[in-house]
Amino acid sequence: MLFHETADGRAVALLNERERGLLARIAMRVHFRRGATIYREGDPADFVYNIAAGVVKAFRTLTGGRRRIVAFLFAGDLIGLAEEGVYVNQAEAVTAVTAYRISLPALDNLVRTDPALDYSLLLKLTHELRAAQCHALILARHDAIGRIAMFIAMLQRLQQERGMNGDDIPLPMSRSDIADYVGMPLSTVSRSFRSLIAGNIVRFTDRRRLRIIDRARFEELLSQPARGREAEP
Amino acid sequence: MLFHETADGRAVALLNERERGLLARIAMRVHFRRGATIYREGDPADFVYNIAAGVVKAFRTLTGGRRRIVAFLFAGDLIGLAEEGVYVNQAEAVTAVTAYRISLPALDNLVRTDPALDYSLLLKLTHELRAAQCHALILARHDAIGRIAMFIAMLQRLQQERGMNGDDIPLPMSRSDIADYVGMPLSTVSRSFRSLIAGNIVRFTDRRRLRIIDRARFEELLSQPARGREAEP
DNA sequence: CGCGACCTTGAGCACTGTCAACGCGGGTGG
DNA sequence: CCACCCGCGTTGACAGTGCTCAAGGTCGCG
Repeated sequence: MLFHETADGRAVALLNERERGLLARIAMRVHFRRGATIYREGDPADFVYNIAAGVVKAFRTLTGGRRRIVAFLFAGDLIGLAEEGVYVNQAEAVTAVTAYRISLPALDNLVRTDPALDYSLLLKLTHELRAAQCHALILARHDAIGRIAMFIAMLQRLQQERGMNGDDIPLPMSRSDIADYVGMPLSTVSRSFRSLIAGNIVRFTDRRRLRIIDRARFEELLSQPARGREAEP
Repeated sequence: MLFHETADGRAVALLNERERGLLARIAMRVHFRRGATIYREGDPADFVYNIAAGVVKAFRTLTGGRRRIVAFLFAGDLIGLAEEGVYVNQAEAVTAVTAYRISLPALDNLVRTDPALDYSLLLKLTHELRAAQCHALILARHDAIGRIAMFIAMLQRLQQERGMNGDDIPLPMSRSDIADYVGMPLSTVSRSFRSLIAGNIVRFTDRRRLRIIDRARFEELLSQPARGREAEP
């Protein structure tokens, strides 16, 4: 069963009583309000955070003030894991967030002695890795609507991995955040959404909540390699 | 020291004698010629491969026959790790490759009982994760030369992480592979290289071996957010 | 020597990035 | 409770880069 992701992927949930107890002893419940910074690029990476509720964005600010969002993280995810002693990017709460803050040296000790704990970290990392590769696939698209469609599909997948099934897909992050994630200007994101709506492919039930109307054409957008023709030699 | 990458990042090299012995018992030396397929998307993920020499590409073929290369892997890297019971992409030898094939169930057993082994896998995964995020940063660039510059910089970084220092940067993969990695058509990759050469920024010493001439302007390309202006408010 | 894969080069057009102005909504203070 | 204000989001116009298509070149290999 190693290297498999379980149905609901919460790391701590995988642990038994004893291990959860150990973790709880070194973990501390912390709270961040919307927009709060959890850690900054360059800070010493002293803590790992296990998100209990809310959404976090991890991003890098590059020369020129432009931001690239590297990942969105949700309940059950760990942030601060793959750092090299110093945080390589900044983490900020997209919504209100509650999390468990875990001292890295303490976790280190635990992990050295406890294979099961280590194992659950492995699962988490493979999960993050797949997410990053998915992100890369999104960015590789050349058409704006295609990127947005893949982004929506990704959110939906995350949604149902979490069990929170339902036709409505929540978009907790701002359009501007979406723009920084899919690598397009805000205006293009806006236009793409409008285009999807105009084509009766999706509909907004709320400003931050959308539903896919025409599943068939939506899937078509996902699989189209680029601004496509489907002709033959 | 947990969550740190050591100077040379070879997983097996991190293990002690006993552990290396254990691994050797379940590993089998295998060889692939240039262009050979190591595994296919959809195959049951029975093995992990530890690359001893050569270069491998991991890619996904999407509808329309287009290919997206997800990662290039080099000596010391592990492939087949982050799969979900079934390989999620295809692996193919870019050069001649020798590798150690490790049965996944056997590795599973070892890992469950041996924290140190598990730990080295953690290191490997964080390494892969950072590589994926770097890939995403490349793809997020909108200018062709910028992507190529970042790609070259990445290869150089890998080069010196491996100790193989020297001004010459080898490009083991075909232009077409580069194109599939950086998400541009082959023609644009070609033009970008030409542009770098015309600007006296890089020079090819060999068809597959290049050198950075003008380091200053090269760095400039790396940091330019996009087709840039550097103006003020 | 000739074929095929890999690479280069050319021309035109469309998509999307840049710039910029406007609308909307929610929060705050009077 | 209302009015203001500011951030977020939408929309428009325009210009440019890189994508599509397509043909020519070069290298290596049989």
